[in-house]
Amino acid sequence: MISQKAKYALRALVSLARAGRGQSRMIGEISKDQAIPKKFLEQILLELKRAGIVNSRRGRMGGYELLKAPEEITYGEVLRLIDGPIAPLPCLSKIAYKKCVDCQDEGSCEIRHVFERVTLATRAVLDRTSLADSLNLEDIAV
Amino acid sequence: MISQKAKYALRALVSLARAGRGQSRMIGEISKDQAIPKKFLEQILLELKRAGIVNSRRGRMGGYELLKAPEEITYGEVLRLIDGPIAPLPCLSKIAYKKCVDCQDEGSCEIRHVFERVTLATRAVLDRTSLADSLNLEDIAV
DNA sequence: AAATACTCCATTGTTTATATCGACATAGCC
DNA sequence: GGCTATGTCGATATAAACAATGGAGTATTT
Repeated sequence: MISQKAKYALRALVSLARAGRGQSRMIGEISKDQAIPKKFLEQILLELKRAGIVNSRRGRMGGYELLKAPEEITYGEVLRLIDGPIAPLPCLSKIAYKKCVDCQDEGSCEIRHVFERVTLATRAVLDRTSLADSLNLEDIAV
Repeated sequence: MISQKAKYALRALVSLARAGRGQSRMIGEISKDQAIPKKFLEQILLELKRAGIVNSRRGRMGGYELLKAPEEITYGEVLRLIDGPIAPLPCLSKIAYKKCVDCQDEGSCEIRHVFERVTLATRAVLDRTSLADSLNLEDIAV
């Protein structure tokens, strides 16, 4: 299961993408229409800012905007930032590889072998799907 | 990430499958050669027993054995039992479906749409891979 | 009956998830 | 310049999940 936090992050980003290029939205607005606890959303948007995904302006008429094009922001990128590795085993992670303490030989680990296939399949979706793909659904509907 | 407990469960089952049809192994043996804390393994094997995956005999010469053929025990089944739903969102789970509290319409939820593809890909691997598949790797090597 | 091995229930310590609070910094507006 | 709206930052709180551990009890074999 992905965390509630990751869900919030993705929903907030989709709502920013929907606002359009160069348009900004305030935390309060997003919090309200996406039903996300405001203080929690603050933290999330700050993390996204530190990661260079969004930018912010303070004070009156402040708010957040996407710093990259929706095509450039993948679900995988956001998920790794918020929830950590996508791989189900540390020994399969790209961003946080760690040898399993009790595993002798990775090459012959049956479990690793099965979950490697899971990981590849998952990455194939998440690293190739961007916010833009989520918007296009609507464009078609219009 | 899958839990340590699930990893232990899978490793224990692979070790039972490797023992061969009708052969049983003691908790102590498995615990030792798979480096699994013994008391923790007890709990895990009990759960697998209650789920009808293994059977046990008490007393001297006791131990655990597979109750089903290795071909019949899938990674997905074990993982669902130990870690719960495979789907990354409650609204995509087969075994524990739950509407996302803050989601109005599942049909138009962009996030659900993306993760539905992840779920299908994941299930395609886990529900079609069994303990037997893990054994065959060795047979080939021999 | 003694030894061995599984069973069952309770408890513990650590970490993670999900927020929430309060003080502060910055920007625009009168 | 001061008021107000907005983002920033650090700390704290609470609950749940994770990863075991402990100990008494039951069944089986020798």
